[in-house]
Amino acid sequence: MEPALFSSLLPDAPAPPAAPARRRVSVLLPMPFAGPFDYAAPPNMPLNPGDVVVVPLGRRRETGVVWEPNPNLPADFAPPPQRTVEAARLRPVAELLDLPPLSAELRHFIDWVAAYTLTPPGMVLAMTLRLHMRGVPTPSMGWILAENRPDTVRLTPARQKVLDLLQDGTARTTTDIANAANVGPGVVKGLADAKALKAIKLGPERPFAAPNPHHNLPVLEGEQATATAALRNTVAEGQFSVTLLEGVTGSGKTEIYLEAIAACLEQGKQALVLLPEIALSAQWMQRFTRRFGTEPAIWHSEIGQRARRLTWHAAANGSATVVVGARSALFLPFNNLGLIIVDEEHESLFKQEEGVIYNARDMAVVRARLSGFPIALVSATPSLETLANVEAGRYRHLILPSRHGGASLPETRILDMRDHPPPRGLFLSPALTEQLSATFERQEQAMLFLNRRGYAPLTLCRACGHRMECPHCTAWLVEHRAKKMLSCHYCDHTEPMPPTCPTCGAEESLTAIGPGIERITEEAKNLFPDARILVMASDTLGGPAATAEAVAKISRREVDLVIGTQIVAKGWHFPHLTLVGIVDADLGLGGGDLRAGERTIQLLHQVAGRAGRASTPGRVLLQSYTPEHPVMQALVSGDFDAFMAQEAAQRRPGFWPPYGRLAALIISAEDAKEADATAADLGRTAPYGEGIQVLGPAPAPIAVLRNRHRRRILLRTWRTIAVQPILRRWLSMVKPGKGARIDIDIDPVSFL
DNA sequence: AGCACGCCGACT
DNA sequence: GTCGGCGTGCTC
Repeated sequence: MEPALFSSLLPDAPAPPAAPARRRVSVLLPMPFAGPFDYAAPPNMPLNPGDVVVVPLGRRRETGVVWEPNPNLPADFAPPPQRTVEAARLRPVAELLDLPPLSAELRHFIDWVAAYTLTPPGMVLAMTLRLHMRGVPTPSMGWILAENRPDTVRLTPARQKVLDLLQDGTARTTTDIANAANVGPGVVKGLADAKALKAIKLGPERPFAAPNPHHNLPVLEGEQATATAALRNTVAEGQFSVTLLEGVTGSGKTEIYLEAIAACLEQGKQALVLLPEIALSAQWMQRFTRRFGTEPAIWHSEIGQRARRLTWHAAANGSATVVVGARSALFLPFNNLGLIIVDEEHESLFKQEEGVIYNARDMAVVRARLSGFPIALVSATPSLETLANVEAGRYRHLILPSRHGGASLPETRILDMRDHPPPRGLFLSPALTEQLSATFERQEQAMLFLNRRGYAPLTLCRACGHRMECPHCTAWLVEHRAKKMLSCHYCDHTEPMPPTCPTCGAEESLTAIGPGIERITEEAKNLFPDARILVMASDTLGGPAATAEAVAKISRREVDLVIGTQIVAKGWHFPHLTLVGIVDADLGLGGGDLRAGERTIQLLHQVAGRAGRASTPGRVLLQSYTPEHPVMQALVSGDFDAFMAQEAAQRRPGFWPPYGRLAALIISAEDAKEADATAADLGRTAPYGEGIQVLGPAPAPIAVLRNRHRRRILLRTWRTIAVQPILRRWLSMVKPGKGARIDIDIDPVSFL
């Protein structure tokens, strides 16, 4: 029966009570909508901005956050307002969750990042919410002694230990009991199954141990002491400011910013340290723990579900006073943040290239500005962006010109490969191998650096010229000889190494062209059969724990020669390493990328900095076919200022960043025609005007990636012009073709 | 992001 | 004749 008909047939149906005026609240959902949705606040539910709520959406229930318009966003910068839904269509908020509300500062930050990156605000909110708090946090379960133990429980020595331990009445988790009583977890489980233990919900999560700013005060002298005092003062001011802490590798930058953290802790505030990769945590954590007596909270993409939720809540309730993490830690809901440190600020790893495309270093500065606290950017080779901000007087500058502890900077020399060619088919110059053997004879360690994983970047058929290419990307397949595989380094495609040429069928004709570190390792093994060689590459190390172990082995001098990709460039301290050989210093300078020179010098300087960190002086040899290149010359002279000044002089006239603004539009579609059509539409409707320039459309350097054809357009403007309103207007005029997508990359770092 | 509705091929 | 492919569109 029709319900409407049914009710109309009811005699004298009581009139529904007059609906109370429904209070309207906006709720931002972690989804790609243009803005928040409006809901009706139930009369008995007090709702304030920042509250985490559950709302109905279609036939689902979703978690969102009560939002409000942000008065701080300039009108043309903010996304256009949504049309309001009439009151009758509003559905009520279902539930107010018992979670700490998101602060106004964090909400404004989320709005700002969304507006700046042209991302739906819900997607930025998702970085704060999603995964970290699916549902309400579940209290962990612990065990206490059962009030009366069944007589049937057999007692063994191990079981007795557990019962003795729990005599004090404290509830503990299975793992804690097993560890404390020195028994296996099975013993605990056995007792529980036998009903000798009673399950009980543990109270609030164990708080994070508080790092103690007075635990182990460092002895700092000279430049270090001066810089420390300055940075401490900045933190004491407690206002927004940006400080660039610049110091050569080994100058003790970490010790100095740990003091800034101490100053922040003394004020009772939280500190956040952003690192490009948590992989360097093993050594970094030791330094932190030595200084503060306990470990900080850690945040990165690979921490487990439980640790993630724990840390999220600890940041929100203030019990985690120091958090160290990768870029996504920037979106944690701190309730009392007072300092951000961005270590290795020049690193391109701070740029998130998928989903919400943002630069964590730049957004960290924004978060500090919106909340009004200091931030320090730390680097041995600061980015040109940061240096330009120093020059313009926007950032303060602290410089540490020398290494501490008596260590001197390594001597850097270029090996002109035209004068010192390697033997045919090999890649190490005799001049370098001589130095390697001399180093081994002195019982010192050496490192070879080549930023290329695998055995060879190209496999070619000598008979027909066929190149082994990725079926899904415009890219060569890289041979990984140990695995007998060819793999694409741009997508996850791998295939077995074919026995014969797939085109002409010739046997034994496939030839490896060019070196990867596997091939360098092979060459080194032939040259130095007795040397203990360790290979360090992201794909061979497999995880932070293994990386830490590899580093420890080097420190214990169980390794003579380290061969690695860029993972070895991280801030490791290898006191016995005295020789660094850069196998191909020119790699990375090709391609005509805007920042190729800057990136190369930063990377190579970082690698070079691994040498001679203790009292023995270090030496660096650069194998290069272009010794006259400014990057090589600057690495030899150590005069980065001059190099960066020259770099700045080249970018300034064309208003390239940091003297102008850049946004990239990446058009992609499985069908090349649709990609072209959408790119052409964008080209036709391109903005124009003084200080605005559009370059392209052009095929992307990797024209096909994961089966999607890609075209690129660059928008370049004067610094005084905001690109967001221009892009919003532009995109509103173009409808992407069937299956086509337009991705916006504000301040692009990669041009692939 | 989900999840439905909706219009065209291979099966009980 | 149905089950199911994923293309378009909506969710306050």
